[in-house]
Amino acid sequence: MLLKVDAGSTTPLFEQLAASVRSEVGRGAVKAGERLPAARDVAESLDVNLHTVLRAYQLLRDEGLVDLRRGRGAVITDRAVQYEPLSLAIPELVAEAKKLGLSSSALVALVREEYNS
Amino acid sequence: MLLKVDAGSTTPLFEQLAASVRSEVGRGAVKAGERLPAARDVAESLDVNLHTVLRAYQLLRDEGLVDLRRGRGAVITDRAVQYEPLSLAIPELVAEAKKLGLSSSALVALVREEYNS
DNA sequence: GACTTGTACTAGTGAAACTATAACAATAGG
DNA sequence: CCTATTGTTATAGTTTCACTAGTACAAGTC
Repeated sequence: MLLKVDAGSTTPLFEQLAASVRSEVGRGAVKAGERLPAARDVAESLDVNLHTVLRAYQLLRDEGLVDLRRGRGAVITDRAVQYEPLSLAIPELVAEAKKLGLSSSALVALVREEYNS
Repeated sequence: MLLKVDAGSTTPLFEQLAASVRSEVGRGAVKAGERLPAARDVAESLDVNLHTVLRAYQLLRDEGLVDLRRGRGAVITDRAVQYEPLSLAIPELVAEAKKLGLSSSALVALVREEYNS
């Protein structure tokens, strides 16, 4: 379970953390029923605030990807399997976008625009 | 040329504007050589500041999607054609993601994560 | 019962987006 | 040439939000 963060990036830390978890789930590196590391541990090892990590966890909970319970931590839900089909389509799209010279933010904006239309 | 903005959204207005333009280009609604509406006009009709619109235009210029010249405005470059292949792949991906119940931000985060990995 | 872990609250800091004005410079078009 | 158009630049103020910090609390685990 490798959670990482780029302090230089413009995208918020809590979103980076959430994205990192989703990515691990999408890769199949973490499966339903497994636990994420405790928020306090992540906070310490990445040198970010506890609240920042919890915010990421809560975001994932709102998406239904994890269950949060005190004393037990963040547990991946069954819904994790849903991410697998995308782990094929997304790399293809990204590869094509890169070939065309599109920046990350441009591609992301196109996707978001399509989603909201 | 329909530019729109959602004041309630968390994504910056200038990015929404840029995304809106990219989307129009991707759809083929605007072609190379055509002009975008003047920044002042967009600012007034959408009730946002001139600088906010210009920031969006400058972002698109940095991506190579438009040329900016005083007195003439923002003109779509030849590069616009590059966006067309994506206008096929993106709707597919978004449709699949919606079917799986993924939120916009979750999908976007997965794409961004893949891009940076 | 002790420990772990998420929840909640309050408060402060810094960065970034957005707005508001105004003056300026290149281009287009009559 | 002259004028209107349109992007460029500068300055400054406001607001929002991410992030940090510290503390206390509650529901689980073992």
